[in-house]
Amino acid sequence: MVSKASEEYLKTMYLLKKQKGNIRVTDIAQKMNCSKPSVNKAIYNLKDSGLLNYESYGTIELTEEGENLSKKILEAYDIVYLFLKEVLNLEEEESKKEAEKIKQSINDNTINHLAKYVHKVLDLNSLDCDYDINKEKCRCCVRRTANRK
Amino acid sequence: MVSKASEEYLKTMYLLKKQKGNIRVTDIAQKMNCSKPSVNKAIYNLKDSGLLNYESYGTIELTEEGENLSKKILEAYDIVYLFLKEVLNLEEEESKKEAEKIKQSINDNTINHLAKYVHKVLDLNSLDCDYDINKEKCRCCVRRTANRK
DNA sequence: GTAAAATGTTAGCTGAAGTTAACAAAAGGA
DNA sequence: TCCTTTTGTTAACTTCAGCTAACATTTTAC
Repeated sequence: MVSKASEEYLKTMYLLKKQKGNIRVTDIAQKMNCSKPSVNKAIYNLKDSGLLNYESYGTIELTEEGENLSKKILEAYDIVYLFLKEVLNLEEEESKKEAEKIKQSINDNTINHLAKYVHKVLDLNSLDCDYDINKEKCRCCVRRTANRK
Repeated sequence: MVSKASEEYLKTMYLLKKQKGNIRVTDIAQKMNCSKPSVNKAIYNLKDSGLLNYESYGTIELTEEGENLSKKILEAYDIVYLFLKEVLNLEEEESKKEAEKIKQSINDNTINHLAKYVHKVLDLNSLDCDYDINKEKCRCCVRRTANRK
């Protein structure tokens, strides 16, 4: 089991891979507003958990398990973000910051309930949306989150 | 500024005072599932922050500031709990556990938005409910939370 | 009133997550 | 090539929040 702090690093790495094609210590540190030694430590934690492959001075590559967890973390974030922004009508920036924090303290079951609720309220899908954070994304989620920056 | 961990201790103390009339180290430890030395440390943290008065082996008494903060923390908890239980339809026990965690990662503005939303959805009050976590409770909140166990 | 039980405190340790300072390795430019 | 810059690593320290073991104090029961 990996800590919430580690999950944040993992999520950042996944996004960097998507956005820049590679994952660098410096970029992670800059995105996460932390020091490079902190990133280094996090890398070895994640490596120990089998979520990425790494050798000193080498390239960071997420394992399949690491990718899957990343996606799950991002989906949780997206759901909370959607709720804050579209349902509670918080500002975009505040929604992002709060979603980050809230997502870290919420379990899968709660996320699933929230997801279904958000879907229902925003009329993204029918009442019996099959959203489950551990399974494939349902179509409306894919649509919603596909254009994340 | 007091940490989220300290806020939990404070909340527990406030409830113990209400429920048992006094606040004992052992009771706090038992309620919070932690050791007595941890409680002891927390007490001195809260004392340093001016939220309670205490001398070794004496009685724990919240200051006015401590009481006010406790109330605010409890209101935040109640709102999140209500949302999880009544809006998302989580089980009571799970709602409690999750509310505990979520409340700790959410700021005042988000709580206010959530409170207004919960009020609206549950039809507790009109759309223009004046809920503000920093001000006096509005009547529907008082009603809702008065019978907390 | 004193012995036993309950309660509270202290000291010293652990682990997580961060930091800075100094160093090592890799990459780029002339 | 080799020198400089950028990037990554290591060591050693900090803070927070917890823990156990041992001890001190207070309360209770007889």
